[in-house]
Amino acid sequence: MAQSDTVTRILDTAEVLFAEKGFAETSLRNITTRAKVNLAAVNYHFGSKKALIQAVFARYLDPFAERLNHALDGLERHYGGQTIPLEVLLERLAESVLEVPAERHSLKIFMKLLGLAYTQAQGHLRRYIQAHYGETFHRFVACLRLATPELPEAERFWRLHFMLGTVVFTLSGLDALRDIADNEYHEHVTVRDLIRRLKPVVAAGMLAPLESPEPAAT
Amino acid sequence: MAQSDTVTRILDTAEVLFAEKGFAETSLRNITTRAKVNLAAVNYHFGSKKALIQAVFARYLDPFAERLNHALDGLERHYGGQTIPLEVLLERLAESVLEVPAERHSLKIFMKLLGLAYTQAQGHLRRYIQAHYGETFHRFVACLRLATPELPEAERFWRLHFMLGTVVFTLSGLDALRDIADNEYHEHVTVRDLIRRLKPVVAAGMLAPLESPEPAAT
Amino acid sequence: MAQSDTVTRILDTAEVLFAEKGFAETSLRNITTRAKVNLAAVNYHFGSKKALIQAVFARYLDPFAERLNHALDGLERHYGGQTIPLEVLLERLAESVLEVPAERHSLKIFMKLLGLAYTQAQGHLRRYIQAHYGETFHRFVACLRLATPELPEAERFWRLHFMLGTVVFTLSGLDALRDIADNEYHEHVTVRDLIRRLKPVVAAGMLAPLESPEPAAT
Amino acid sequence: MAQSDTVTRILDTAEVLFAEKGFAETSLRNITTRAKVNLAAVNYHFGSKKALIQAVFARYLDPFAERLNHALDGLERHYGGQTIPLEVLLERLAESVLEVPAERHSLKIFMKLLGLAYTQAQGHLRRYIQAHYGETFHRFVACLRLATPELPEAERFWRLHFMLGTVVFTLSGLDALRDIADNEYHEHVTVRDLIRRLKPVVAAGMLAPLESPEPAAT
DNA sequence: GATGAATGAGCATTCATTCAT
DNA sequence: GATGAATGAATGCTCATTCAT
Repeated sequence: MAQSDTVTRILDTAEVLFAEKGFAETSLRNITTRAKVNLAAVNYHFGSKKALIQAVFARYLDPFAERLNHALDGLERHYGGQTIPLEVLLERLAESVLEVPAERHSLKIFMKLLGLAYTQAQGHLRRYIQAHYGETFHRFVACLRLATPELPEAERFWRLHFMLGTVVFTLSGLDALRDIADNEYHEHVTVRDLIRRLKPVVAAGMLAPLESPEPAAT
Repeated sequence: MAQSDTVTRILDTAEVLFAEKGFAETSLRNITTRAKVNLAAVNYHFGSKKALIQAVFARYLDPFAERLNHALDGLERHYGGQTIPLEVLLERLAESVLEVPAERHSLKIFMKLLGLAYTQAQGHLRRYIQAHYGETFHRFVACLRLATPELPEAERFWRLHFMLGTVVFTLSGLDALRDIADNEYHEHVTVRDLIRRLKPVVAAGMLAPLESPEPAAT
Repeated sequence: MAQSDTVTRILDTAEVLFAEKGFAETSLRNITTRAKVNLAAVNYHFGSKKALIQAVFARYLDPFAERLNHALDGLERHYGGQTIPLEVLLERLAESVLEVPAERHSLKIFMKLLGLAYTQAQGHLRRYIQAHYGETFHRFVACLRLATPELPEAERFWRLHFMLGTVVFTLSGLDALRDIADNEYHEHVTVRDLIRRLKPVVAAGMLAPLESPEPAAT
Repeated sequence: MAQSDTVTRILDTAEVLFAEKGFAETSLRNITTRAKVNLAAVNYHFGSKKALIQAVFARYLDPFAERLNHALDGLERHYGGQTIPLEVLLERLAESVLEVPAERHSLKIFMKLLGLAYTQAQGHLRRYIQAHYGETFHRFVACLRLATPELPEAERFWRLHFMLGTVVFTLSGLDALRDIADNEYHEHVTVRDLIRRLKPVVAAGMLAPLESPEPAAT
């Protein structure tokens, strides 16, 4: 329990600081000082800063991938090989995202980390994520393909990433936006509110009519 | 001319390196070595690294804001106070974005910088952008308000940022995605292709039906 | 037996790594990792890194000193107080050196360690060796004195160390030299070959005419 | 002069500490503290610890190689293509060694550094020395070949390194030996004394009779 | 107007050692 | 008898910045 405590304290502190400032701007000294842990403890328990970053992600992505897989199992059982409707698929994805931090961690941090994974991943992290969670991702894409049969293959690819952008970008930059919304509209939103707001937008984006081939003129 | 050359070389090099690696990961030594310029030149000409970052942004955002203002001038003249249709508004926005780098710089870099502004902005940059380009942004939002009268104020705010996320996220992470698209669909897309693809998705997202107030259940 | 096994594994690994990389460049982590032994085991069994270094030397030097003493016993019995010829003395010395690793360890490592003792000994090791093997060394020097009566006392001292240099330096740097010899002369030498080659050179060096007192001019 | 001063102070301090303790045991902090110079100055002026080590060697070996080349030029002119006698060759070599530190630095340190080059060279230094001084070395070996025509090629190679061992080993470990000699024989030797003593031993070693092919038995 | 030299603070990492269990 | 966890000190190195010239 003593060992686990140090490891946990490092991970808890690291995820907060990474989410706040990014990887490069967060030094191991930052982490260990705030975690009240010896500086060398990170290297002792994780081996390197890179490995610590991966461990921080794993603590979120492992349960998330497991939940998503489990959800897809349930859906496939329920729909018996038949196409799962897009709304249901997105609904279950959102649920899986929401469930993970519900247990122990912060959804906001989870989202910030996802944002970092896209914008600051220095290769090692991209490879790690691809290697560990690529299979689950592809399984989800396969379901999505059935749910959007009218989309050309390439178009679906792009729209999926458009929508990923929508979600990750919004949720990872949440704090600043929430402040503005608080001030200007006196409306305090929670992450769950936002996810509810995101759903119709994401669905509409996925199912938008195909663009006309010629670029529009003035 | 010699001084101006040094300043230009620094800016040209800095924007490339910032776009490639982010702010923290790009050292002044990186920049000055590659620009074949004295290490002290950045501090001499710009004062600090922060000021250099702002200068890099200004070189893109100044002409962009000017063009967007000019485009809105033209639209307002043309529509004589009447509502500018959403598609036209988005079309002109896209045109303004595309025109800026057409002159001299790279669109890809412009997009990466925009992405960085959102994900790595350390306060000083956020403040700088808000102070210098906030007015133009609010002018655009005002037009958008007219074009989407059915949206509640807060919902418009959120959807605007959803769509900003879609665009910035996609275009700033373009390289990696393009590689995958190249490999999997043998389809080489240009930034202009992507913008064509983005248009209907963004429009559909903005105009998606409002979500039902109660959260969906399993 | 389990403990003894750990001790032996540490010593076996340490001597190889010390010989390869020197003392400072070989960390206890290096040793314990390669020996598949707990990191704390060195400090547990030996007390400190210094004590480990001494133990590594003792495992070679104890049997060597014993053999040399035994050889000198035999020679003194045989020559009955009469002078032992230089060649015989050197021959027996070489034999004693060769016999030690014949039992269990590597001659190459023995030589490398001797080289390290001279070039990297940090005081503690020099003192250890002097304290434990000084007597044997002086006994050998006494025999040498009888065998080279024509040499002034100081000259003998220096020539002995000249010759020690010849042997230790050559044998401890053997690998690099052997590689060159392999490449340039297609002649693969063994340590025993080298010792055969060294003998006449060492004898000639010891018995070289005294230098003329004035330095040679151009 | 101010810059040159820092560089010189670093080199002066580094060579002393390297000679005293070796490369690994001498930290950049050791050097910069004693040189009263900023810690970062080493990396600023030399780039890395490895480059500093090479610079320390270059400051001795550059003038040495130049002098040796010059000496060989003179000998070749004087002997007009005829064989240079071994004694003359060794004499000139010794002179070249002695002249270098006579100017500015310490012969003792030069010798210690040579010893380190053999026993602690970590690859980068070996390569550096080979690349920069290999030609001069081979020129000397060519002269030596003419001076010892009766030696088989391989035997000359080995004897050259035997004698190198004799000299480098003795002179680089000089301090400890000199202390003993002082105590036991009340004879205080200088490096020049030792070189005079070394000459006949080295010559005798090079010209020793070839060993009998069969190994001697007990 | 521009630069080479220098600097203090900070970086990730590795070290031998200790200690509770 | 042995070990996993932990630690304080030190390592080489990079950083943005300053300053005399």
